[in-house]
Amino acid sequence: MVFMSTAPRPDEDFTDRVRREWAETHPEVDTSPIEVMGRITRIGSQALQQLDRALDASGVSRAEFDVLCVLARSDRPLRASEVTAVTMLSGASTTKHVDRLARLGLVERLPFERDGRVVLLHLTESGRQLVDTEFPQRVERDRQFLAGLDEDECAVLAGLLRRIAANVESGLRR
Amino acid sequence: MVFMSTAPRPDEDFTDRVRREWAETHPEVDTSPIEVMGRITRIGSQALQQLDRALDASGVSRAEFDVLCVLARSDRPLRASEVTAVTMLSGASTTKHVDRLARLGLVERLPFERDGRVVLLHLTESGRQLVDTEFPQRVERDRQFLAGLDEDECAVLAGLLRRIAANVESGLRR
DNA sequence: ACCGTATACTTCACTAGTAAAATAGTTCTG
DNA sequence: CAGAACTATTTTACTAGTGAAGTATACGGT
Repeated sequence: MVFMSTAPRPDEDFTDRVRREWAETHPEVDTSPIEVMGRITRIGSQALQQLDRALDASGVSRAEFDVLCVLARSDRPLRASEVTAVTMLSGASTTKHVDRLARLGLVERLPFERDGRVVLLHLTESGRQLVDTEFPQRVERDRQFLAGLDEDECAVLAGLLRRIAANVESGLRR
Repeated sequence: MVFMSTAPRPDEDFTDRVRREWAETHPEVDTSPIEVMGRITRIGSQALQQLDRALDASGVSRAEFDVLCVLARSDRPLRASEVTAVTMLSGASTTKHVDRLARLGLVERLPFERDGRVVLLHLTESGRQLVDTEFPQRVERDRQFLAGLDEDECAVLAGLLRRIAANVESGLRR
């Protein structure tokens, strides 16, 4: 049995509902930022969750796929720390992901002759093949999420998001 | 030593760089959806990470705080399953979070007399107080992320995001 | 009333990610 | 050129989240 919390409100989306509930119980708080930020975090989480499901046929996790993608779009082998800087995960995670990807034969660790502490990572041929087949599909799924938005609308959206991204990235320092 | 992967490109943001690298190595893939979806997932992850840090003084994790918020904006006690439906986490997680929140005296479990399987959850007075002080601060941080965008721009943005959210939510079914 | 099926929550065993310690290599300074 | 200070990666010990099994309760058909 599905328990209905309220009467059906057909045109209300998840974020509208959250804001309405806050308005009803906490009318003194101006929750307007949720209109944008709530939708961004909701869309982000759902999109990543769907990507997880799409990837599980490929045999690598989303985090591992991200590592492969970073390497695939680089024109040279990268240091482990360069991969870490891009993925938003810890260095310890990078080590684990590379362990597994190396066991699968998708990446290789190379020594860096100028500095013995450094590990250089590069894709093997089958790593490259995996990205070449999975990445275009990933972009296609992203394109589906934008269905119904024309090019101009996407450009406006990207421009506004770029400004928010700049605010958010600057908040990371310190 | 910080290793510079490329010459500095001052006006390029994270997403621009990703797209440029794909364009250089995989020119046959049209990566335009990344312009929007890449920024959404990046902003989402960073905003959540910053929220985590802001919350650690409060003694509850972000996931636990989400549970408190769901209860705080409801006008009645909720079933565990209703909380689960909103948080995007598993039922097992809800049990764990409620265990800890109950140990902290922030929520209480009540029996539901019409159905013995159900657990009703409601905030204690100190749970309510925690939300009343933390939630407005959370909204303020979200507002900072929107700094520099005027009301019209936010409205346009929210409208476009609403359409993407609808696409993404419909992809969840099945 | 009884039994099979369904449901709501919890427990268990496992995986992913992390911070901090450990390891190994480099650089700086006298 | 020793050794102190620093840096890059790995290991370790831990926490958060999960799917699946377990438990208790409800319901539907006979």
